[in-house]
Amino acid sequence: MGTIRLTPELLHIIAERFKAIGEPARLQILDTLREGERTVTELVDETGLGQGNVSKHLQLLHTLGFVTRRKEGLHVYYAVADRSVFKLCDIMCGRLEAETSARRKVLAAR
Amino acid sequence: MGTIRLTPELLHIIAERFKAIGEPARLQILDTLREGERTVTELVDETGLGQGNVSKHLQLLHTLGFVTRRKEGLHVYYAVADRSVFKLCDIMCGRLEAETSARRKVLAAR
DNA sequence: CCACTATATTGCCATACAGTCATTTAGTGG
DNA sequence: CCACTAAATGACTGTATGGCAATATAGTGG
Repeated sequence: MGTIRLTPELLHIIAERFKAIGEPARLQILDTLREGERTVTELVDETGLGQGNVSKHLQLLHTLGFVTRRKEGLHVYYAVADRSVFKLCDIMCGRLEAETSARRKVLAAR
Repeated sequence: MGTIRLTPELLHIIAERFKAIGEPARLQILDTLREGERTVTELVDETGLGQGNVSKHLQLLHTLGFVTRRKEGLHVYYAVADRSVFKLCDIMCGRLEAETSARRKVLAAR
């Protein structure tokens, strides 16, 4: 028969995660971490975002399990917890391409 | 060498999409559409959301290319534009499972 | 203990937006 | 033309939250 619906609870949890990465600043942070772990200061420098701002975003990303945290002296190193985030981005990009080519097709058909 | 960074523009576009599905109501609508196309009224009934509310969410989902729209008399039928949305959910769920089992491991290790 | 650097936290403001209600628009039948 | 139903739109409100500036906390070296 039909596919199973998501429970309201799971629905909220999933939405929360998507919302977390549905934010340019956080996505930018994750994208920067794509190349390897970074300290907060490095992230501030590379993203151009404010320090407190980066710190807050990192807290959220860490709480939701998107990044890992490693303390070493004065520095705190953050890294992407699991590459599946990028898989998500790739699929979303694939969607974009599909959209774009569909739009091209529509335009061409005139 | 390192991976290519996303352009700020693409970053915003992708974030916008994730944000769109990072909303319980919209995710619920998409989940309902998983079983096939639905009219607005049907979606209202099956989700329990308000009519105007559903309509507005559908506008957004349609603008971003997540759903298609088909007009037939008084009714407007909406459907999922491409199943990749569910793929995204599956991956996100996979992440959740990984998280949960990791947490279990931590708890067990005490 | 003090000065310094890195990170986290807090308070504040402005904005975005989900939800609700009311209204409008569109299509249908009598 | 009118009554009815479906869907879209607009006004309004409350809440959530991103960004910023200031401050607090923590770790290090002198």
